[in-house]
Order: sequence, then C-alpha cells, then structure tokens
Amino acid sequence: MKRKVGKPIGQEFFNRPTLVVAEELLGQYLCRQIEGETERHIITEVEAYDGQEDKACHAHKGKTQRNQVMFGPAGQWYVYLCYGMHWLLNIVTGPEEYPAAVLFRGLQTTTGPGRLTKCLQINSDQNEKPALPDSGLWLEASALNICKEDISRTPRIGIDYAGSPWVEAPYRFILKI
DNA sequence: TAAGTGATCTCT
DNA sequence: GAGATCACTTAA
Repeated sequence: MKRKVGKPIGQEFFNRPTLVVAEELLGQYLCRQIEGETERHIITEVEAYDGQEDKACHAHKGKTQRNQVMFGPAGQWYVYLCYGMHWLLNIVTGPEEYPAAVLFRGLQTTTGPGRLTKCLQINSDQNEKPALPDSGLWLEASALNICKEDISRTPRIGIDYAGSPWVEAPYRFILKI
C-alpha cells in the first residue's frame, strides 16, 4: 500500500487483515502530541490479535463493554488496564463487526507495552478515539524501507492460557535494529 | 521469582 | 455481590 512520508496514516491502512497491518506498522512513526509538543517514535514491536477465533484475543468470547471498540471501524484506539497498573495500547483493524487489533509492544525509545503507554502518557482518555492528529495520538509513515529480513516473528507473550494453535502462532513482529 | 494492583468477567 | 483472572513491571 502507498504511504506518503510524514502524512498521517489513515483508516484505509488499518481496514485490512490484522497480520498485514501489524507487519507494515514496523518502522513507522507513533506520534504523540502533549501540551503542544509533538513526539515521534519508531515502532519496533507489535502483536496481532485476529478475530473471534483467536483465543488470545480479548473478543474471542464475544462483545463486551470493554472490547466493543474492537468490533467497530478500523483506525480507533483500544486502550485497557492490565494487571491493575498498566495501560496497553492497541489499534483496531479490519472491517466492522470483525474484532481484531494490533498491540503496540515496543518503540525504539521504550521496551514493553506498559512502559510504552507510561512514556507517552496514554490512558483510558484515548480509548475509542480515532487515530488522527486531532486526538493527539496518531501514526505517520516514515522514510524507512523495511525488508522481510529486518523482521523477526515469534509467538505472542503472556497468552499461555490460549492453547494450541494460538499459543505458538507467530503473531508477534519485531524490527531488528 | 514473586508480589503489587484494580478493572473486568463469571458465577452465585 | 464475591472470587478468579489478567496481552506487565520492578525489585530482589
């Protein structure tokens, strides 16, 4: 898909298969505006959560108040509290009524999904908002040219309960830098 | 390696 | 309403 460097990434980018979106997000910018200052961080690690069939996906038991945003249109943030202290940031992908999202696990400047949101001052205020500059949190295409050789794929973290084949599914994407 | 932490979900 | 669970981090 064509992306213009320095332009916000729009909904059409996210309204595609979750695994494709996850892989292509590597190397792009996650942008955050705080008190008038804009920060840009290269995305280095993401995980895909793909639909109701995926037992590791929050939506696998159906729609609830928490996960309903995943059933909505692509390109909106899904932010939730994990282990009572960490906000985790996801972007909704795929068509409406297909619950899927990509979890942001790491940036060039931070490691770990909980520290990422702490660093960018992300909390439930961003939940269900569109990923556009108006919301203060959005994505931009970078000038980096990512090759297949630059990407590692591994199973996802912290989802041992999901069982086979979801435990071992290589839905985690890491940029080797 | 284990504890901290609290929203969410499932079962009464 | 109560109890279990949980896409993590930190300090030891």
